[in-house]
Amino acid sequence: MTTATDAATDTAAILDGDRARTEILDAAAKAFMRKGYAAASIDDVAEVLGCTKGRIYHHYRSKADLFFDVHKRGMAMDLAAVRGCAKEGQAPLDRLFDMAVAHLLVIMNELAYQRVAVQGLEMHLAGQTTPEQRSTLREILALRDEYEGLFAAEIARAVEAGAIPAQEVGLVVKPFLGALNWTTIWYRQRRNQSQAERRRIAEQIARFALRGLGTTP
Amino acid sequence: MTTATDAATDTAAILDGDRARTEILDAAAKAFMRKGYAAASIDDVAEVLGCTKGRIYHHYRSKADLFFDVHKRGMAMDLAAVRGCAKEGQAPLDRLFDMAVAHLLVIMNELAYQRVAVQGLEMHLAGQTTPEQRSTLREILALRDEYEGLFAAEIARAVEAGAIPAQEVGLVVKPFLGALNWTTIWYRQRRNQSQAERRRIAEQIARFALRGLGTTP
DNA sequence: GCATTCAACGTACTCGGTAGTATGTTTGTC
DNA sequence: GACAAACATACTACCGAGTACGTTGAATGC
Repeated sequence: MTTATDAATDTAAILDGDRARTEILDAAAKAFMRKGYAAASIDDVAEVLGCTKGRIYHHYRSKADLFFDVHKRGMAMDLAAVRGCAKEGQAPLDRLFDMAVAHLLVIMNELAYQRVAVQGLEMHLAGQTTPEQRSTLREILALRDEYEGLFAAEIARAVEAGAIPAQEVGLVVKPFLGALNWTTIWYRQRRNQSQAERRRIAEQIARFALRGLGTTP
Repeated sequence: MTTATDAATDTAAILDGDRARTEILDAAAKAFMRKGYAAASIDDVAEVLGCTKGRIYHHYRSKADLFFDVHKRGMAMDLAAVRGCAKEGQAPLDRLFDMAVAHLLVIMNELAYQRVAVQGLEMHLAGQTTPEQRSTLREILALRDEYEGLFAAEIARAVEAGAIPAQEVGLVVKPFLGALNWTTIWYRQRRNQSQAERRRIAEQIARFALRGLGTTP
């Protein structure tokens, strides 16, 4: 099929291509975080990168596609972190705590992506003409529902285990995630803030959320 | 100074003016909620109103001023509701619960204004040229801090009263308000949803927030 | 070694949309 | 009947998304 050198150059090309796209995504996330998606221009993103629009439009067909990729990358970070922290034979409440802390650390460490991901999706559904873009939006919404489902399922297990009082899982998961996600609104990244300090903040917020469910510490 | 008729026409003019402005604000809140501030055009607002830009620019000098007024009106609703529900000789936790429920009911009943108020303020600080507008933004930020302070102060009183464990008030007030404000993100107004039903939802969320502080029900 | 080719950009442009304005037009009021 | 508030209409000026095309450097083939 392909020689060893072919494969090597191929993977190298792919990695380079991904790296180029990732750099663009990082810049886009920063620009979108500062001004918001609609107000930020492609030239703003290019200015963050220190280049011109040509580079961006060489890798992305439209501004909307760029936004979608930032959004999907942000959610992928969440899903990876929350799924990755699950351990075998863990009690539901312990697992919920770990999931919440993991989510909060991603928010604090990748604030730009997470802020963009929180920016309204539904509002963008209105002005989208291409069916392809509408399809992508539904896909992202599905990812979001799946993510919420991860927490909802764990809350349900905690109820079944009798660790917390019976309650409407579909309703309490909203303020639960709200307490976590609100961090994207007020939190400011500070240089020379250690990971330990961020973890301390994350654990306090996670404990608030766990107690909200009715845990008795 | 002025005759009685003068005063009467003056107040009538003011009331009419306020009513006209309020109608514009209502339409602007809806338009901004759907598309976001930057993406919504003045013509969109006019279309909601069933008129043309002329009417809007007759009452507001710029789009930014319109946004500011929507924002201020939204926060005024919050402040009025939260301050209005305070009763004499109430325990801190009871008062906190009532405040939370009042806030949530305002969110659900005036979703458009509250969604606009949650839309980022800081991002708009960037592109503002007029010093007057920057001044207005600082004013709104001060209002927001004052509002958060109302809840923070009550939480501090609850700590002093020994009703909840000692904790960093400045930190826990964030997830507390986050659990409440997140309602602006997920909640959808449904017709034929009674006030009683909304209150039931509000009380569940408020209870979540109260338990998050460490209350033992 | 040299021409070819193509990816990865930069440059210069078009064109539609939108904030804001300038100017009528109507309606009530004194 | 003058006058002004409360709009509508018609326009301008500009910004920004997207495009067409030029440029460069580096791999490729012979």
